[in-house]
Amino acid sequence: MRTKTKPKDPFCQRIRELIRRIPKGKVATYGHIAALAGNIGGARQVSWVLHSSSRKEQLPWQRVINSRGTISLKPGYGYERQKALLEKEGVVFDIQDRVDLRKYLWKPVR
DNA sequence: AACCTGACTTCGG
DNA sequence: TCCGAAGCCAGGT
Repeated sequence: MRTKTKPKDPFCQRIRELIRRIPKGKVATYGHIAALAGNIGGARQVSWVLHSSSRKEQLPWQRVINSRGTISLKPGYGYERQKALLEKEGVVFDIQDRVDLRKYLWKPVR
């Protein structure tokens, strides 16, 4: 793996843009991003783009979490790293390691 | 071309 | 509300 998803793909570009627009202290879900990028149901695809672009493009991938409001990464594989980054931005995790999406979910204007 | 895998989502029990 | 199974999309092998 680790191969880069086609950087030419409109989806990739759109997704990367959306993620860049996520303000500090806010988060978005994969499904949300996918839908905004015009690819409803392509939540999994969003993860691929992040995997391939986050490192090169230095995207705020930490602001993208799953619909449950939790981090999907496994402990030892980025989980702690992402949590730390978010907490540093002001995002609060409850006792169950969940984020209050009602409060932190990014609602793009337009 | 076929099958596998993944930082997901949703539905049913 | 939690858990398991099915459904989804695209890239990798």
